[in-house]
Amino acid sequence: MSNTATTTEEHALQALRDSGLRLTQPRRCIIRALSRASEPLSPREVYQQLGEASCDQVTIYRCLGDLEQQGLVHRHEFGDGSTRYQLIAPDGGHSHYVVCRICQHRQPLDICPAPQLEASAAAHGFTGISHTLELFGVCPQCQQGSG
Amino acid sequence: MSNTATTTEEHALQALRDSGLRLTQPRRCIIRALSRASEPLSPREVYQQLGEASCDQVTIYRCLGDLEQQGLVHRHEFGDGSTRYQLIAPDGGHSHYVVCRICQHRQPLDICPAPQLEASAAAHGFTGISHTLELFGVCPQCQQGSG
DNA sequence: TTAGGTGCAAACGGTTTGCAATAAG
DNA sequence: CTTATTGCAAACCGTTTGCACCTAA
Repeated sequence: MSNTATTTEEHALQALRDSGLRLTQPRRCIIRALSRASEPLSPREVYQQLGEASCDQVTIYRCLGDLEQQGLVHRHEFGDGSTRYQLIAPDGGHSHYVVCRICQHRQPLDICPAPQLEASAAAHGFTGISHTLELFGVCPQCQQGSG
Repeated sequence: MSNTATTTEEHALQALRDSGLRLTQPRRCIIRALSRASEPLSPREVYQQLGEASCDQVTIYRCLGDLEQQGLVHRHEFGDGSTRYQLIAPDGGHSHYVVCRICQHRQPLDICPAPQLEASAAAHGFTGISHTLELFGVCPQCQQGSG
C-alpha cells in the first residue's frame, strides 16, 4: 500500500491548498482519517478515528462541509440518520452500496451511472454536477432468517 | 386529468388493503395529498396540505414509513434536512431531480438507471431492492448571478 | 370484540450557530 | 499582522418513542 504517483490523500490536501483554504492541523487529520477508512465515515466516526489527534466535533462537521463544497468527498445517505463521507480519488473514483434494510450490512457495488446522469442534468444547463446514490434491499443472510 | 384504469392513488389504497394494513382516515388523506402533489412532499408539507382533514404530524411520519416499507413511495433526500416522499405509479414510475446547490431549485430528469442498479445488487443476492438517487449542481440562473 | 392506529407530550440525536480565542500564511 | 479557523456552549429541528384512547375490520 505504498503511495503511487498521487495518493487520494495528497490529492485532497493539494486541492485544499489550491482552493485557498488553509491547511490546518484538524483538516490534515480529518483527511487522513478519511483516506485510511475502508468505508464512508460519519462525523462521529471520524471523531472516533482521530484519537489523540482529536479536534472538536463541530470542526469535523465544518471541515466535511468544506470538503464537499470543494468536490473532494462523496456524500452517502444510508438512511440511518447520519451522513457519511468518502474521499474521492484523483480520477473521480468513489463507491456506491446496497444497504440491507434488516441488518444494515453494506455491500459495495461496482457500478456508477454518473456519466449518464450528468449528461442528463447538463442538458438542462446545470454545471458542477455531483450525485448521491444508494440502494436498499434485504441481504442473503437476512432472507434466510425471516422466511 | 380524469382517472384511467387505475390511478396511482387507487393503486396505493388497494396495495395497503392487500398488505393487511387498515385503511384509516389519516392514511387515506395522506395518500391523497401525495397523489395530488406535483413534487415529492416532506412530512411537514403533507401536514400543511391536509388542512381540515388534518391529523397529527406523528401519524404522518408513521404512515410515510409504512408506505415506504410497502414499497409504495419513493424516498428523496434533497439535502435540506428533511426527507421527501413521492407516490410510486402502478408501473413503478417515479422521478429523480437535479437540485441547485445555490437556490435549491429542483429540475426533474427523465432518467432512471434502476434496472442496471438492481441487477448489480441482485448479483450479490439482495432482494426487494429500492434506491435513492439525487443529483446536485448549479442551475443556469445561479450561474449568471455568481459567475 | 380486538388488534392495529392515532394523538399528545416529551425525549432524542444529528447538525448548526454565535462568539471569543487561536493559528495559518 | 490579518483573517480564516477553531472550540465551547447552547440552540435547532426533524424524527422517534411511550402510553392511553380510539376505531377499522
